[in-house]
Amino acid sequence: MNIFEEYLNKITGLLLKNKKLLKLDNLNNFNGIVVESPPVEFNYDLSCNAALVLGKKNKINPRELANKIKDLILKNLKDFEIIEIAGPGFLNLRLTNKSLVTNINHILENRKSYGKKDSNNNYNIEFVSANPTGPMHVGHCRGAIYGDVLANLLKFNGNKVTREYYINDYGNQIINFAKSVFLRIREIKYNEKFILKKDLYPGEYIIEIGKKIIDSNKKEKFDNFDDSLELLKEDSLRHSMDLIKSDLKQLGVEHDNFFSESELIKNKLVDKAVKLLKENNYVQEGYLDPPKGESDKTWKKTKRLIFKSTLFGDDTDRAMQKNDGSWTYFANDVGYHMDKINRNYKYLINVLGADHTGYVKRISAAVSALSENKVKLNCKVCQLVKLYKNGKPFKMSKRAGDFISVQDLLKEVNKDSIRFMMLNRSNDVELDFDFDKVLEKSKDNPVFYVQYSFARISSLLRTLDRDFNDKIDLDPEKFLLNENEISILRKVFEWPKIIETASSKYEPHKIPYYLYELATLFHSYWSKGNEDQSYKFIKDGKIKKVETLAIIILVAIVMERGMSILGVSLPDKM
RNA sequence: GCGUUCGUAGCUCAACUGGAUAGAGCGCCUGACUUCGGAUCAGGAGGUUGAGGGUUCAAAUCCUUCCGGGCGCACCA
Repeated sequence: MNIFEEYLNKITGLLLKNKKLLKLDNLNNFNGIVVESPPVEFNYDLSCNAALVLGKKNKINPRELANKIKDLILKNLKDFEIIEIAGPGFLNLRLTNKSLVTNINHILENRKSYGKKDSNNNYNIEFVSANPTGPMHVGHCRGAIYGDVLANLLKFNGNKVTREYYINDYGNQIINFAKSVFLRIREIKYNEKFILKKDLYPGEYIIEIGKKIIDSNKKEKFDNFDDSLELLKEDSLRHSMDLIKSDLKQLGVEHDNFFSESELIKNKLVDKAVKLLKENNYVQEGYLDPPKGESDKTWKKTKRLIFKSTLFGDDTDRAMQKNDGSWTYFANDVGYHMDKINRNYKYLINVLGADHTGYVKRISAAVSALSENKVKLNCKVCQLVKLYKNGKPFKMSKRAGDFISVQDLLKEVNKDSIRFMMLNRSNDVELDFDFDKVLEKSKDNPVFYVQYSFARISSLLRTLDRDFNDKIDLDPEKFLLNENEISILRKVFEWPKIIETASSKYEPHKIPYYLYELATLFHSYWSKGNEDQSYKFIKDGKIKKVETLAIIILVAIVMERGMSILGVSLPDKM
């Protein structure tokens, strides 16, 4: 239930029925007409811009039209008690007690699904996809949580969602990774000093992986890298994916499907994709221009297969083959995306880090080409996370190869705080992550502030010896809300709209912002009793007004839904 | 140079995707604890939305030209 949609439909229905009376000759559609919440200072439940939009289309003075619409609504719809015409021709509407009660009851009876925007599509969200050459670092963390919450959101609305991880377990980096492990094994087994060279991985975790491989391969001598390569690749990969999965799990993220790049090669998916593109003339042999900017002396003009991505809005065509004729990383990714398309997803979403911005156009182009524009790939780029401690940029030791890992982060900050803070910003803006702030138990720390409001509600219910699910009977005849309750209720009514935009625009950050605002309204109301006894909720151990209880339960309902979508806990005691 | 993204209060960011007097938090100033958990609340100061031009009933939002910051610009992954 979304009251804005509900009343928009009622109003537009009424307008359509009375189009002659209103002299609306030009009424093909209601595009641009919305019902939304007016600015709080107006003190109305809803506002509608119908007169502005239709006035323009039909060349009628909007305020005049607004007046007519107002009369029409008051006469025909029983939901509103007062309508005001404001500004250039906005209709501000106030709901009757009866319709308020109806709406409240509806939420109370459908608490698990309140805010749900019914939808039944099939989504694939690819996120994290960190290179399997080591544990996750903070950079991956934001995308991991963003993707996870997006998945939660879409699932909440009834969609099927596959959380997918693309394992880049193919190519030179894996050889280098295996080589690093090999050298560490030599170091452990034969005391050969590990010398860090270009392309090798320095991290401590390589030693750990080395030890594990030694343990599980007691007979293996590791004399020669090439002889051990297959074993090393396989085992190292498995161990580092275990590290990544464990990091993800601790962040509360779990993927449904891990798709391996080397499997893709084995199954000739790239060849199939290229064949398809060739048939449609999107791939052909040709030459690429030399790289722009700094001149590269090693560059050679070579004939190779090229994807004509400029046909789909890319800036330049893209190479599918390297000099030696093997596939480029991009070509593999094209094969991968063909597979996604063949798995019949209607929507593909890739969550990428800021360093992949330049990659968006070509892969989107590939999906358009492969699906003949039937499937759309939506790439969401998460900007950088900057860490702060004591107000200063925070970095670990500068020693080569050191980075701030998810483990480092989890050592200091709990999962709830990390998740909430990582989401408390639009994905296309850089995010400052402040260690001190996140550890605070105060209003400065939004997670805490929201959780605390719920704890207060729980405490209240304990005092009243009531359960969240106990039935509440509201009498429309005696129904009366004070100003705090009205503003809370109006906020609660906005919840479905938050879900709607957050999920349709892939903007989960709306949720923490909203929850914070809701918490503010609640704390404000709660504290009012300190200044004025008449605002206390309870007298002699009993709730004074059943309406108050209803409003508070509504807050709890929305908090529970919101935080469960965010994957953040909501303790009833703190 | 090209692409992309951002530029909003002293700082960090919102703004229902074109709506009404641009809102929060921090910081600053003033006030409220014999508490249904003050881990909180109330009030105040603070803005030419980077600059100019355009589109319209209406622009932070769309178009355009500049200015400034981030990211990217292999046959790497």
